[in-house]
Amino acid sequence: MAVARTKTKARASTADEGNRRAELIRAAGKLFVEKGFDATTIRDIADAVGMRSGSPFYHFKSKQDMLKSVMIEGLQAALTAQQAAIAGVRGAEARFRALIKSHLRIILEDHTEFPVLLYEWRALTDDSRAEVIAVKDRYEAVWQSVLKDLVKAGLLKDDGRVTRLLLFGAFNWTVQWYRPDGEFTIDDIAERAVDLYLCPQAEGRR
Amino acid sequence: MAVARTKTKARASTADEGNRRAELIRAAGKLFVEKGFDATTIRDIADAVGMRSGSPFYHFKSKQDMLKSVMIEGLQAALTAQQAAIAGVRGAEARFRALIKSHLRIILEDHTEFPVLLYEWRALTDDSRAEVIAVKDRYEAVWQSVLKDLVKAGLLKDDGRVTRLLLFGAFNWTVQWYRPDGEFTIDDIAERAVDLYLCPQAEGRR
DNA sequence: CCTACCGATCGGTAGG
DNA sequence: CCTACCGATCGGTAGG
Repeated sequence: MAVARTKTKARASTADEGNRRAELIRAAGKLFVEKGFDATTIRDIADAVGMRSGSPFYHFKSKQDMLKSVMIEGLQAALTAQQAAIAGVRGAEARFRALIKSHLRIILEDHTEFPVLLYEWRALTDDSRAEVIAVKDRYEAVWQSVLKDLVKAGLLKDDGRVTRLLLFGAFNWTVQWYRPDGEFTIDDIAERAVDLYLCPQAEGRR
Repeated sequence: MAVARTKTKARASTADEGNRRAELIRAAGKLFVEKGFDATTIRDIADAVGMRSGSPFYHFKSKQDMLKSVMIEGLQAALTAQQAAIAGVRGAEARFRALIKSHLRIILEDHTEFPVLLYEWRALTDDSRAEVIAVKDRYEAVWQSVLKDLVKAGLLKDDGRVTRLLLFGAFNWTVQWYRPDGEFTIDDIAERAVDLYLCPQAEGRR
């Protein structure tokens, strides 16, 4: 009674169902980023898309299932953006810069579901985690090849696992401090990072 | 009935109360790190120190109050370790290395409350946050002075806010991937980091 | 610090 | 996708 709803003829086509599912993922992603997975209730998510509290379970079998879907959605968007960002870009340093900007935009600007991956890794059950890792590996493989090229070009000393994780860490941590209305743009940060990490005489040392 | 308790004479001295409080902080910190703040219940914490579920509220006025206390405790331990780590160490690079190792140990090894600060920043209310920031600033000030010296020595290009945050990010993110039984020691990571960040001919560029 | 408890809320389900 | 609801659990409190 208290809720106004459009009472159109129920034509539950597959396309409609897909749309509602996508809406739920988007709403859940936004809430997971803002409040965290545990602090977000199914009721919050249902409210955000104008459903009743029991209805999301028609689309997802559990809250955990929503989390997994949100993360995979975010990763797929990131993969698409990543491909677009480096398409046609030549040279290790240029590709590095392009990857950084794309990554930061995905994390900080695009209101995608990607940050959920960074925040809520712990909330994933082992089963869900395995599924997510499969997609994540594809995203990281592109970085690895660029880092390898940087070493070959003498701009980076090392592209081993630790170095890679330190690099990702610096970028991923930006979620914690970046503010859209702050004094630095995403491009500022990217340039600072390129400057911080690339060292022209890398081979000359030690 | 189901719980065995020592029924000694109740001598609630201030020292005892302080001990119980400290025990609660330690137990809460451990649980917050393992399961997250939201997923940890007062009952979990009470269980861990052998109390009943209502009793922690004798020592803390709310769960939020516990969170704040845990973070401040962690920061104070970090400050002490930091002072010890750089005491008597001369030279910008050596001090940098010492700070990194101390920081990583505090985060990864010492089972302190510090990581709660990294994980649960969002869970802090604004009031609590202000109190925590005051202590955090003291910890970061030491880093700032060392970074400034590195720039002066020509080993780092820049020590501005963004560079600083990228640096911290890389270290703080290690909580997400470091495993004590993994292939890298904390010292390995520290050495990789020094290598990654310091660039001898810093002034020669641009 | 325990006992006993409250009001609120949560994830999820049955049945339509 | 809604209605109506359940069992469980949670943070917190009164009174001792």
